[in-house]
Amino acid sequence: MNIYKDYLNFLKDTVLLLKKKHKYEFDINDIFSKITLEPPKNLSHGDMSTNIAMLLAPKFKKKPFEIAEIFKEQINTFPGIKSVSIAGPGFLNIILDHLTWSNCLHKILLNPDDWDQVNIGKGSNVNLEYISANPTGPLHAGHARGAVFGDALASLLSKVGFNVTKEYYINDAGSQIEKLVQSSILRYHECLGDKITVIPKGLYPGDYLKEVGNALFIKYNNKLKSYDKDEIFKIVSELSLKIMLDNIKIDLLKLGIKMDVYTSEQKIVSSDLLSNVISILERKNLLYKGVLAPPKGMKTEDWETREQLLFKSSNYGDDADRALQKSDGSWTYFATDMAYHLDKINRTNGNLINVLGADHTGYISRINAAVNALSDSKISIDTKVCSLVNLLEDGKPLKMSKRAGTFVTLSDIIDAVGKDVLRFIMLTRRNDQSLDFDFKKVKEKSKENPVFYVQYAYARCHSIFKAADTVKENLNPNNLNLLKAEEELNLIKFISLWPRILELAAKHHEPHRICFYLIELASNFHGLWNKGSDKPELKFIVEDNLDLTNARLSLVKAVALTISKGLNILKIEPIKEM
RNA sequence: GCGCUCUUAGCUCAACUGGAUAGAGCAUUUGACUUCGAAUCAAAAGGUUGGGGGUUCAAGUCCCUCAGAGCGCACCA
Repeated sequence: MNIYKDYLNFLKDTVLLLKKKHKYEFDINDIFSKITLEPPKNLSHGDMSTNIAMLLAPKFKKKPFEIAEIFKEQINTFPGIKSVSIAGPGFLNIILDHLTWSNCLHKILLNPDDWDQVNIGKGSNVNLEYISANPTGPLHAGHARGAVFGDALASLLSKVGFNVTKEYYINDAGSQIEKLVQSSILRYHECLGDKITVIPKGLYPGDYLKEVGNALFIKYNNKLKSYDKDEIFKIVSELSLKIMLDNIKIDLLKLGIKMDVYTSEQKIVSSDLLSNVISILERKNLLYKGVLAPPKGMKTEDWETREQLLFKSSNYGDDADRALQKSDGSWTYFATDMAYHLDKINRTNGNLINVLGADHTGYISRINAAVNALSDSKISIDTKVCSLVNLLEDGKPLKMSKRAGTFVTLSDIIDAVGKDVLRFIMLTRRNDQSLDFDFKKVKEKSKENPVFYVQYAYARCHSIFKAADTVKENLNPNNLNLLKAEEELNLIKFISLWPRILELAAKHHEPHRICFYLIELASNFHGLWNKGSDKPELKFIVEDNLDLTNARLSLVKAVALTISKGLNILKIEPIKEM
């Protein structure tokens, strides 16, 4: 149930009626897609505002103001209207009767689960790939943002009716795995008694590989040395990858994240997907052997011309064609990534979303080109880029260096601040803005810390219920029409926005909107709470007026309900007492 | 040199994806605890939305241009 939708439908009916009556010729669907009926930014303009008169002016060949007059008359016949006015260039501002709002609250509480059902997904499939950190070490702060963002988006899309597959791509092929193996073997030798003073350049220096060395030692003692080279590689790579990935999964679980599918790059490489990609591209005439031009501005002496198999990604908006084969004939990473995306297209039968770190922005256009080419542009891919996270301690940047051992892992952060706080803070910025994560502020119990602020509002709701125990009559929302103070109506109006927020956040793949909404809802509620100190008649509990108390408790209940719905999508536990 | 992403109040950020007088928090100034939890609230002040041009009923939002920041830039993954 969405009150804005209800009235929008009334408006649409009116447009149809007028069009028929005056025999106007225009594309009705075009108009329908552009009509807005929204709460105005400035609430003093009214409860709802529509641009209909401005839209129809060229179609009706009249001035916006004249059309507004016609609609004003019509809107006045809609149910629950208090007044309609015309403003500015032709906006129609609608004020609803307070009974409409209390009725709205009544419906929310009567059917809290139906209230925010916005089924824009209609069961269609979405594949959401996120994190996909290389399995060569523990997750760190930078991964946290993409992880939380992706997971919240997955949760949000499921909520609005998409069938979401949460996927992690394991980059377990290529040279970095060789580095991992060599680094692990080094740690194995360490267990055998070799002294390691310096980790050779290019290998992974982190202590976390000692675990792998140990595991090898326990399993093989000193016998591994006698195996032949290929065998050693196989044993060590399998074991180290397993341990790395298991640790990643443990960290994700700590963050409340459970992926649906882990896809291995090795499996993609050894499948026939790559040859499928080639034959699709061949059929579409998108392949050729050629030489890439050097990037403009690059010194020509550094440039080595070589003939390679290339994909005409520039046909699909990429700024250059891309190599699929290296000069020695082996496949490039991009080629296997195309195969992987073909795999996702085949499996999903729906749209794709990738969540990447900011350092991969240059990669987006070629992946878009790949997906378009492979799917005949039938599948859309949306790539969300998460910008950097600056770790701070009381405003000063936290120095991170793998060598100095001040490497902040995801697990460290969760231990320091808790998963709920981390999840919320990571969503208090748009994904494409860089984000400051200040350990001091985040642990603070004040308005500086938005998680606390929202949780405090929720706790206050419950403290009212507790205080009202003596009057509580099982919250029978019968006399909600007693809610007519401006402050109370404003709160109901703000709560009614929730389904809209959900829909907008889902449509634009922007889960941060939920955080901002919750913070504002908390603010509205704290405000009303404190009004009770100035005007005692506005207190939630009115000793000698059971009906009014009940009505107000219903309002508080709706606040708590909405906060918990929002936190729920972010997978954060609301706290009743703090 | 080229490309991508950005630039909004002193600071950190919003702005319903083109809508009306651009909104919050922090910091500053001033007020509110005998009270349903003051871990909160209210008020004041703070702006040529980096500069300039364009598109239209309407631009922080779209286009062009200049300046600045971050990231990336042929076989790495």
